[in-house]
Amino acid sequence: MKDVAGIAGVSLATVSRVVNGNADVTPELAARVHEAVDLLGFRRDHTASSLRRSDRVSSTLGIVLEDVSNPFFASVYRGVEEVARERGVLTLAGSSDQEPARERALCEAFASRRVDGLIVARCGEDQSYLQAERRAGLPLVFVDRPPRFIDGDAVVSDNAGGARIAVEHLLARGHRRIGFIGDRETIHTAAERLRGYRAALAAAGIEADPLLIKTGVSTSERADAAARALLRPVPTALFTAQNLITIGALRALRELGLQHRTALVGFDDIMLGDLLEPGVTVIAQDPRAIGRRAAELLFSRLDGFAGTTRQVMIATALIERGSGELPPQASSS
Amino acid sequence: MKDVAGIAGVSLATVSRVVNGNADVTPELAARVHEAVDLLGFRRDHTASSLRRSDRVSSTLGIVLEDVSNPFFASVYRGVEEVARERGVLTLAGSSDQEPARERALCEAFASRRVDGLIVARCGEDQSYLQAERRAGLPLVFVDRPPRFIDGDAVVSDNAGGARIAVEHLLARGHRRIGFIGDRETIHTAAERLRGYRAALAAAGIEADPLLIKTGVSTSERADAAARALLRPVPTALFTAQNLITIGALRALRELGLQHRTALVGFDDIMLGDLLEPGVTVIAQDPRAIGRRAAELLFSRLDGFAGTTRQVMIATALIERGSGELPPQASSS
DNA sequence: CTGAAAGCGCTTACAG
DNA sequence: CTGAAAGCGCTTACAG
Repeated sequence: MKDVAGIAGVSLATVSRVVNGNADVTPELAARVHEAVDLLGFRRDHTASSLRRSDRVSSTLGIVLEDVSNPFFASVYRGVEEVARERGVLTLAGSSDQEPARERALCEAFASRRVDGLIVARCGEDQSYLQAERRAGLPLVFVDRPPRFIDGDAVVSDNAGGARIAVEHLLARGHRRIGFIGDRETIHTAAERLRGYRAALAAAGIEADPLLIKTGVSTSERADAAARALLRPVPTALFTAQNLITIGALRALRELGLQHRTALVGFDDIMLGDLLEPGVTVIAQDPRAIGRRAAELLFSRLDGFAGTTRQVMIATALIERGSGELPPQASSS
Repeated sequence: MKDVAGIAGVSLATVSRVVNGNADVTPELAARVHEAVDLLGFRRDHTASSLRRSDRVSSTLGIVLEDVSNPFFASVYRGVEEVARERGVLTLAGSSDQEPARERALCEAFASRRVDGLIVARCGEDQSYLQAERRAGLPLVFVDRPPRFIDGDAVVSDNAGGARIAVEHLLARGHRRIGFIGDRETIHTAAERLRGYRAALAAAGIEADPLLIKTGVSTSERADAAARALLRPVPTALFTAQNLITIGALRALRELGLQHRTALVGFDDIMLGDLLEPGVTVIAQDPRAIGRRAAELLFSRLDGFAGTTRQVMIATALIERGSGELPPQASSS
């Protein structure tokens, strides 16, 4: 910028003014500046600019997800990006890989880069490490799971409600032995879905059989193994509480030749779920909507909203495709 | 930081030294500083720091993808993140949505935030707008498609080779009428795959039938319609040149009841492709490897490598699952 | 309308 | 080992 001023023969202040298009500058001077800018290929340093600017906004958001390549989180990210884009805001994203230490490291790295706000899908059990930033006015929005030991807006799916609907759906078709496969109970969404499962059974007067409940499963490979193990006592139906788990279970059912015998309802929609035989019945979340709402909550804070913390719940939807409508069958083992 | 210095009763310089852990500071002073840091919840402003630092690195990478929620690009992103993470580097990402103007806007926004390097999956026909940054020393790595009108490292899949293998695979099973569905030919990968298709036919002495070639298809919905139209002259096999296109074609085949009659080989692997009936034969790319290699090329430049531009080609692999092994069937219409 | 000067939060020679 | 001072690239009152 100094060089631009030199070539254009004007002061630094004038260059700043025309580059930012604010104050009035004589057309003639402005033209000289533009020429110099083009000549040098000058691009204003956004970081230096926001350092000095009175509003101090970086026009950057930080997002911590479990894994940017998981279709669910990739869609959440997409939703955030869409609304951030409209405001000319860029997004820094990172994957925690379910490691609390990484979640924290990412949040701190984002904070030290002075992002305007943070959207986080937590995995750790304690987000109080964000207390100082929060007090300093950094807007915090949690997605997928509400925060712990800190206050913050949150956008979550109706996990318990959706799970309950899934299980009621199976109960309505006569199933009584319904298996559950989910992630670690320390993960909020996993715990909520298990809660919904138990609630549906309880409401139907059925005691949950511990042998039919398998938790701590987070990859599709482990879900495959878990499903095989679970299928020994031959439940007539399976409720799989997450996309990767559903995929693993589908694989297991197929390898055991049970896909047309054992009913299945999965939480999270999966790509191609409609083309399998039978089609995969799911409780679909709306990850893009989650991302969009989260970004909207964040921007409302940036726009000055100072009310108390809001918790938005995004509805889930049952999509019947066949696997969840299979009737209970007598055990074959 | 000024406040920290005040509370600790030391100079700004000393605070800077202990916060960065560089120079030697008396343990006693260091302790006082740490205390003050904890007390105030101080976190060094990374942007101000890198503004003044001699090396000027921001420890940030910019990545422009076609769509962060497309599984292919999400995996590329993941690969980049993995190697960036090892170096403590954060990633800014954005979706161009196949709009050249957005591609450019994202690159420029990243550049003005002084990222240490740029990884871009271009969609536009001209990246010369990056010339000034390149001259200024900004490392540029292109993924998925090589750059146009500018020099830069590139990491791409063997698109033509993979497509050729796909079509040869079908030819070997006796297919002579093989349909092609792909994206706009202005998209490099789409053009390359069409080239591989033509090359395989030519090598087999078969003239390409324009009626069997459908380009300009970019969503699975449009691919569904394209596949239906294409299936009128009843090709015995289909080569679908991209993941979303494969999905649309699978849907069309199924709705027409042709999934066991018309062979199909898709470019890009798709989730659950192994669980469909028949399983979906694909030419699989390795998007994570693309992302990793791209980041490695970028960091090698940051580490001082100054050689000429490198072009890395990532191999593709044919995965036989059934759909590509169906023999040609007589027309039923 | 334009420029000289102060300063954003930090780092880094330079003295001491 | 520690501090005073200059300065990174920019913006913004303040004069003129």
